Amino acid sequence: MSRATRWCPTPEQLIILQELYRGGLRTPKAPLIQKITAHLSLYGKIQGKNVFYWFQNHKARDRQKLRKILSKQLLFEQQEMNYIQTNHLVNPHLHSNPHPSGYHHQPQHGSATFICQGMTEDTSTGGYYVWKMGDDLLKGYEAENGLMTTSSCRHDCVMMEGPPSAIPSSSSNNRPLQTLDLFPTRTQLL
Amino acid sequence: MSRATRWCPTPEQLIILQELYRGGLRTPKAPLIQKITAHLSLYGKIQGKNVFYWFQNHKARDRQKLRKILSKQLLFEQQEMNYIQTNHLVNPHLHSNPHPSGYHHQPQHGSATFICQGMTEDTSTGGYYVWKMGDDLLKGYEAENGLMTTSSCRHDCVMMEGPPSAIPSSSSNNRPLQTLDLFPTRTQLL
DNA sequence: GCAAATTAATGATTTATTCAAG
DNA sequence: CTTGAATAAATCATTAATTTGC
Repeated sequence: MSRATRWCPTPEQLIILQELYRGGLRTPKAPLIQKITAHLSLYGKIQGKNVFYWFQNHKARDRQKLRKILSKQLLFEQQEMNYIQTNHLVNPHLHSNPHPSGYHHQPQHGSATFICQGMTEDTSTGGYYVWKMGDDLLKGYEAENGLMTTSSCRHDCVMMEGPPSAIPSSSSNNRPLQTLDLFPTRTQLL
Repeated sequence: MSRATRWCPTPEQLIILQELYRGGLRTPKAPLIQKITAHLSLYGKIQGKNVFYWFQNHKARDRQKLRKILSKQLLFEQQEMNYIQTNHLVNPHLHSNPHPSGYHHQPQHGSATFICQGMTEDTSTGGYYVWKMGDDLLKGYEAENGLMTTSSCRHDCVMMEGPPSAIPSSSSNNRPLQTLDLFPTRTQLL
């Protein structure tokens, strides 16, 4: 795949780009790119796409660098996350990822009812509703497709309050456990 | 004696939450929240509701942020550009230290078609763009005033603009050198 | 010293995610 | 649920640094 010789920034161009980057510019849009390009062309041959790619790459590699630093710092946490992933979050039957290049998705099926400080979420519909303590049932509304049945009121999973390490077993929950596919193990910054 | 102090995530907790979010988690269900909470409690006091609310807020603010950026970015960049043109792109120091080897100057002229993350840039024809998808080469023509109808193509991002008219390029570089004091230090929240 | 060989940086492309409009 | 638009992540490919054997 022979590409034409790639752009090699002159020191002047590089310094200007770095200044702009340091100044906070990260993702210039086309009009700005064109203007920058026009100015940089005073110092050497350059195209808009060079500017575009430069910012993309510089930003990405900045993140990458910081990510590497942080993941060293947070190695323990990373291992902990692996533990979570391996032993708690990942449904065994999802362990083989059929997608070739690491594609992962989050299955949204299954349902659970979550009560949190009066807020209840019914995940079978994707909606949620507010549940007032003391009242049987107050108000319901939904985010998606209007299938909420507020009458059912199955608050079978209650948490909160007290030391979080004391995890009430949700095995009594008759719904399938919500799981995630493989978590990416990278650290996210910003 | 008053309200309990609100949860303040430790850095470790925050990183892990961000990682999970980055990994695709948006609206964890009760069992998952329990497990996350249990593990995060290794790093500091935390309750399930904190996790629940964190995801709710983070998701909402992500959307909000994106909306704001999209609606303001154009204006923002125009301001940046004024600053760039005024203070930064002409740098006497750089001229006093020319690059030794033979970079040659190729000024840009005419209207420009810029395609980012797709393929190519055509700055000469002024009415034509081309991008590649897979092995096919697709072509199109720009609309009247420099806006084109991107007809298809899954992920290509096509942008363009009219002639880069308002560039006071001025090969006379007599401006005083400025640093980036006035440049906005944060232009993007991404 | 000096190239060939090897490795590190980085420009250029492709693929995957995300949000939200239709 | 599908799709467009934008962008981030991953990857490919080439140039620059550097190492290495002479």
